[in-house]
Amino acid sequence: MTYSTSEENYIKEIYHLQSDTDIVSTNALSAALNTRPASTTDMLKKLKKKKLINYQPYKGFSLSAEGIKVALGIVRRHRLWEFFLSEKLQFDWDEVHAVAEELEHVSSSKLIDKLDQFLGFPKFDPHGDPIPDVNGKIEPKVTYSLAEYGLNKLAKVSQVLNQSKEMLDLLSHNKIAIGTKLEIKKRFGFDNSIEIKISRQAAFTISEQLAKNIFVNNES
Amino acid sequence: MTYSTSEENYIKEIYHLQSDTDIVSTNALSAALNTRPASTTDMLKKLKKKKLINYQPYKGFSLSAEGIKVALGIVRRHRLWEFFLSEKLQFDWDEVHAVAEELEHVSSSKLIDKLDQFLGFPKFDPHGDPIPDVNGKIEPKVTYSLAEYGLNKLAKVSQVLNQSKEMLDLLSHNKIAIGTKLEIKKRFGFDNSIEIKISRQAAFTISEQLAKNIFVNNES
DNA sequence: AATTATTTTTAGATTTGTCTAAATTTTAAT
DNA sequence: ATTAAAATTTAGACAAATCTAAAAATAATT
Repeated sequence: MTYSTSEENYIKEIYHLQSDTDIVSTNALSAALNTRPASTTDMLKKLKKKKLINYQPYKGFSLSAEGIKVALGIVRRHRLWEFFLSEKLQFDWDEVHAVAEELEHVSSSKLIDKLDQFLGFPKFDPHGDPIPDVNGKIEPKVTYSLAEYGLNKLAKVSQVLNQSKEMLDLLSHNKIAIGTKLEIKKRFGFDNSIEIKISRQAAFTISEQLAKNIFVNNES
Repeated sequence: MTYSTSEENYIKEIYHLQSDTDIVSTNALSAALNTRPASTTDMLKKLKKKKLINYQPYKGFSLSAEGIKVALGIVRRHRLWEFFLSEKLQFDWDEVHAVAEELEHVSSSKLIDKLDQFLGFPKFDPHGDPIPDVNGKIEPKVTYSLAEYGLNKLAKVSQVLNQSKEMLDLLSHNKIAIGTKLEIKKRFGFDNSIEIKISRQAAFTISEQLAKNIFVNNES
């Protein structure tokens, strides 16, 4: 079975929305897709007829088992392309999404599986989100604060909690940003400060307070 | 300016057809695209309004200067993707076309220019067709028969003239096919037979008669 | 509980790209 | 130079995906 670009966009967005709220509403979906609710209703009817969603008029909807399978395929394509754009074509991590949005609708499964292999079967995309494998299986994304992360394991910064000016100033001074890959080399018991190392740069130390506000994923 | 997938397909096909016949006919175009002549007429009107073609009803049409520019962009995308699929993802050369047909419509020019760079600015695609550069400039594809090709220059088989059973038998015995890359190591004056070498295999000799029927491109 | 507000759906229209069938123009053949 | 054949265009219809405006259903408020 193959779906139109529009259908795929709706399916993917339902998938994302229902990770927050189990049942999705027409308005939420149309807001996310920047279409009018009436258009969304039309598409819902179509997706219901194709058995991709469970939908009772006025009552909300969610993906069926089949719908989830389809959604995982789309998410897989999207995130593999994001990884490709970032790793191979040196796109900045905030530019990859828009382009992947287009590439994800190219439907050859041979293309995607060969791309996956070419990229070395990555488990996470540049945003730290998990990439479903060929069977739709997802490695759960685990986020830790740097304060609790293990030594000598590659980590990628995924989130920064405190967004104050002072905090951002400190981060940029240390050249730490979303997407930065680093390792913790040592943890000092005296004040729980940690020594971190970014790629080939010299290691340096940050305070426990800062570490607690930096969140990282275990990088593939 | 950006064009729909349909518009792009028509533009690209006109570009290909007008390399044979200076002026293209409605029927030829609809045959090439597998659409009905009436649909083609509709699209011709649209392309004319956008000043991409010169078109007089009943009289045929051809791309305008602007139309050629657009077509070269599409051809560039198509062939770069073909190169990528073949070189990086190990697609067989006869599989790349269909997938590239989809990828070519992804419109980010940043994507294409970065892909070009990633691939090392290739000049020819896996079929031996030239890839327009970022300004639309094309390295003319030069085809020679093996009988007249220089020594120790990488050549790629692009065409085989005589398609008789005996000929094909001989070719397959020597493991020569469209796309095979080879070099001429020596030319024997006595009978004009030539010694050729395919990648890391042992060199072997073929007759002048066979060489005359094998056409090759100078490989990038 | 009745009324108001919000959400969702229906009805009807629009755009893009296609189609079939009929009309028109051009080309070829007697 | 007519007439027959072929190519092309026009006219009208249809499916997909969207929209606006109005109606219906649900939720919230007094």
